[in-house]
Amino acid sequence: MAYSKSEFFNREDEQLADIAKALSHPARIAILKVLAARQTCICGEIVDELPLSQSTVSQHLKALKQANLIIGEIDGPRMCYCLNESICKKARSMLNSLFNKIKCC
Amino acid sequence: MAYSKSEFFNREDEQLADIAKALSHPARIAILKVLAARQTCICGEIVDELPLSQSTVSQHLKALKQANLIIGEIDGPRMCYCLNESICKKARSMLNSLFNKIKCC
DNA sequence: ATTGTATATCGCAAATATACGATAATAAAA
DNA sequence: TTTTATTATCGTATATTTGCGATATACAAT
Repeated sequence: MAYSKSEFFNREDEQLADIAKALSHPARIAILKVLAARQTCICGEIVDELPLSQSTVSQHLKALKQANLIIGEIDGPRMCYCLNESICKKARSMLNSLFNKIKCC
Repeated sequence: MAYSKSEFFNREDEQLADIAKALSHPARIAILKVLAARQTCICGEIVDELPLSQSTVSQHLKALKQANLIIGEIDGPRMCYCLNESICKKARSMLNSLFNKIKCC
């Protein structure tokens, strides 16, 4: 890539791209669905649901955390993850706003 | 990555991830917006709108084409790109369906 | 204090993505 | 037919992503 992409595109496009990037791996989609399906905020059961190692799942969780789509809280020796509803809503509305612009051709 | 991700996740998650991946770069978001903003389906003017070289823009167009989000038609010596409305709609509804599932915590 | 459980991080390898210039390919125009 | 314009592709360099095992860390339980 040679140099950073930033500075070249506007903030909105960058933000949207970041959200999309967080959603750009099936494992992360699956994680979000697991979190949504279980009423309680699940931690390591996610690992059991996915065909990936614990360390790899942890990485995907980190990516989702960095995108703010999920929140992790310490619960004794384990971690309790849950969806970040407000950011998810924002993500949804940003994506919808993009698709609203897409009508031409 | 060592080996292909496929076979491990369900089709829906893979499809969603592919759509998200197509949207995961600000240049590609910008391209979609340019196509949406101009009534006519523009070709190389896209290059002028972006802070990237012609070859790089061409690569991003290819990525959007492979995700089926845009369509390219030959128009004499130039290419006429336009949004693929139906696939965009499908993408939108798939993303909305994901976000509909996201309400818990 | 030691052990066990759960999770994050490190270190590595391989694959993919991003970017560019140079070149090829295509078609119109001269 | 040669030239010009437009776009795609190739080759290359670098960065990032993905994956895993191994290890570190944190806490609970014994």
